[in-house]
Amino acid sequence: MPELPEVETIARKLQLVLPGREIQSIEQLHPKTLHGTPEYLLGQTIKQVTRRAKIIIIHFDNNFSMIIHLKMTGQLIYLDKKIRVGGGHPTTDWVNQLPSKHTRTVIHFTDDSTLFFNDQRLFGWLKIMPTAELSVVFTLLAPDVIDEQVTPEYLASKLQKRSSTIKQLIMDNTIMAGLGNIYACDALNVARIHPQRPAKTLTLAEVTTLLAASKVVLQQGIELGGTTFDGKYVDIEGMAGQYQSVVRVYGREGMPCLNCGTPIKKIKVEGRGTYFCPQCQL
DNA sequence: GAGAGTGTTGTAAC
DNA sequence: GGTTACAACACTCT
Repeated sequence: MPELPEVETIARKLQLVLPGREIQSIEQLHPKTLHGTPEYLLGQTIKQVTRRAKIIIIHFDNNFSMIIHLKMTGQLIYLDKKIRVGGGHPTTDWVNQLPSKHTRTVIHFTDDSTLFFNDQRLFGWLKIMPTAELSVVFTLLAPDVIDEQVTPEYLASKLQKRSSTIKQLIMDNTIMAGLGNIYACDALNVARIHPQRPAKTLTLAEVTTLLAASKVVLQQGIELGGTTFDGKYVDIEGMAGQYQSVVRVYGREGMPCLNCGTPIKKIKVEGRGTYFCPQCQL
């Protein structure tokens, strides 16, 4: 479920609490989730936590790193009974009852704090690898949507000969990284572009508007701490995001378009549920 | 109870 | 190379 804003929110909060902590042990509760050799990280101290695309990177002192992808249902919950990150927010009860049946990996730190990786559907993963090899992973990924490198001209050049739908291509990691289904739907609504337009039919002006809209919705998503439907996405304290309170179209079938009041329609685009306004998205 | 739906992405076939 | 369908999996909703 998490898209760029959700992953960014998690990475920022981890960066507040993890640097300086030393790994005591790593518990594997499911064989599918953890890749690489956990022993390389035992006794090692966390230097920094960053994000690239929808991947979280935990950098260690010994030039190893752990990279984490949450895929659809992954969660990272940090539990330190002595410290609260969020400035007074109460931790939800279930957080205090971890591990749950969906906890796949548990990282114990020497100060008795704990990082839980929960993942209902088992698509997500953690990988331990030499920091020097990170670039190999990331060279295959296009720059983030909110990166300055992604300009209207860059995006237009990637789209100009493509017959696929514009919605599919703005979610394509090899073109630009960060938009998933929710923010892609919203960006298209803000830009007033129909999700099923063949990409090559967009004018440079439309690409410019769409890219600006994409950056705006992702930025707003980050400011609001991500999007939470059904309590599935939560931050490292188990707290929900707030973007859903301002969402333009995603999940709003039958409700009025915020631009023109027309009821939002739901269709399928390349197999994904897609919401748009039939009146103002052409 | 069967079947479709879910916020991701990699792969394989055409 | 681009496009498309489907697979990985567990759970909820119709």
